[in-house]
Amino acid sequence: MVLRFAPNPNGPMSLGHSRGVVINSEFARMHEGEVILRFDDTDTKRKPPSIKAYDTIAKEFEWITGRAPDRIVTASERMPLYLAHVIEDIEAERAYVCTCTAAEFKDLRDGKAPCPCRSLAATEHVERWGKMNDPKGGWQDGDAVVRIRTDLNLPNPALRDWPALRIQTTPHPMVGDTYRVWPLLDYQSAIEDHLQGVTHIVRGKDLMDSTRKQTLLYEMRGWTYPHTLYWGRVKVHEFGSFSTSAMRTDIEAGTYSGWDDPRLPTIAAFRSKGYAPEAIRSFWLEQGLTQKDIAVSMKTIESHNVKAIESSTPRYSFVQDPVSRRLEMNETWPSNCFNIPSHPDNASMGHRQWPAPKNGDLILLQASDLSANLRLKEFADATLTDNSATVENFDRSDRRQIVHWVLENHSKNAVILVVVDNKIEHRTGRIENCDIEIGQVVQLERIGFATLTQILEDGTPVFAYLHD
RNA sequence: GCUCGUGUAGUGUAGUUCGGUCCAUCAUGACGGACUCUCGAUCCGUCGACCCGGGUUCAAAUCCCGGCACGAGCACCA
Repeated sequence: MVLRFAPNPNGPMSLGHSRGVVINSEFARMHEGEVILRFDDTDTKRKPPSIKAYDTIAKEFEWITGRAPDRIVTASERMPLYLAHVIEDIEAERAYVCTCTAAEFKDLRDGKAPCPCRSLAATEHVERWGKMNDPKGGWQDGDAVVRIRTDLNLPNPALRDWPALRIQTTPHPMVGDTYRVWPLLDYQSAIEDHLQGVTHIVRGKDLMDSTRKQTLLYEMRGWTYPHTLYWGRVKVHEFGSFSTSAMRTDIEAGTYSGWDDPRLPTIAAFRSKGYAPEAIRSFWLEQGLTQKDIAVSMKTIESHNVKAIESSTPRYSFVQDPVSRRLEMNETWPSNCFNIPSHPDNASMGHRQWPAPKNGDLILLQASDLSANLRLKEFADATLTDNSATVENFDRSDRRQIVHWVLENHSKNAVILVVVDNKIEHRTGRIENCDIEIGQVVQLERIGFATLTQILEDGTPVFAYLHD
């Protein structure tokens, strides 16, 4: 069993791409087959490949699946093979060179009528093929195209004499102007799938007609087309377009800070916010292979992520909009140190160690939590006044609300970036002293999961809010 | 318009091939409760669906016919 995932390397992956990665790689894994990562980089003009994207996509593939693809194929490196097949197809009269304009051809095609080029001799088309490839031949972009000869009475007009290659004089970032005529997806993919021995294709249903076009070519060549399955369109309520080129435009305009801007539906953004690859995988596997068009909520993806990260994420106390109170203690804490578990249910994660709170210490509480009677989490029941917090007893004596808090002398300023209505809000507060590495996911008690994304010059940690 | 495809609870999903074991699965969500030194996690409960109309049949989510709705393709993009 051989499958492939074939993105256009015109930018890094979006959440949409990850469906193809997950479905194809899991299919291969379940059947002990292979999965190919193939770069379909044959459009130099409308979707110019980004040199960085080849490497980025390969790394993202590995991050999502947890392993490298079995093979990596790049279309632009395989051009000689495709071009060799074209000449065969022209000589065998499976293909011909058409010089009609797109509009002229469409009119003829819609009327099931052949275009004037179609009836020319194969030798004439071979000559035309040479002219297409010749920079001095006089033909420019759009002047000629290679078409696959089909039955013009096919009910689906999209399939009739479909275009297979066109002239593109825009240089390719990987191979420059080595080639003048480039295959379109339907041709390149058809030939490459056969060369790679692909047995199963799983892709979006927008490519259904592509399957039908390619099948026509396979039939003429006596090849067997891979088994093909489709998935439907996906929308995530919280996101707009998944279009790579649209995101690129917005990033270049400064609307977003980069491909990993937390507001974008890119894998880079999901990864930097703290999503686990297991969550991306289980989310897509849950969607399965239905052709239905679906609209899902981020809540669904978040619930997968909670399951993936909850048990291994350490807890910390972060007080937003802090107000201070002076501790008044009649009794001293019975130990020299003050330990709080890093995880409520997982003792093996150890504990955070704070200095033992003592009479006169300043503590910080979240303004919105203030109330006459509170339970300071893990510490004591307390009675609050405008400037003090009097400890009543260390053991929990009633059901008053439990709040998180920090010691003023064992905490530092911190910032959480939260996306609200597609804007990034900076929420400031104090986090308990801790030693967290950039990229680490934590759970801020009573707030939610967040990932440390940077540390400012003055030492202030900056977190990206993940979800609750 | 032409071609192709899809319609199961708020959102996803199983079941549709080979009609009965489906008064329809699971997850998520909402609501209520238990437990917990987090508004997290865990546990319990409740809510809620077979697009519509005919037909075949003892029996239809499942088969047939006809509608309707939604989506995709009809690019010298992928």
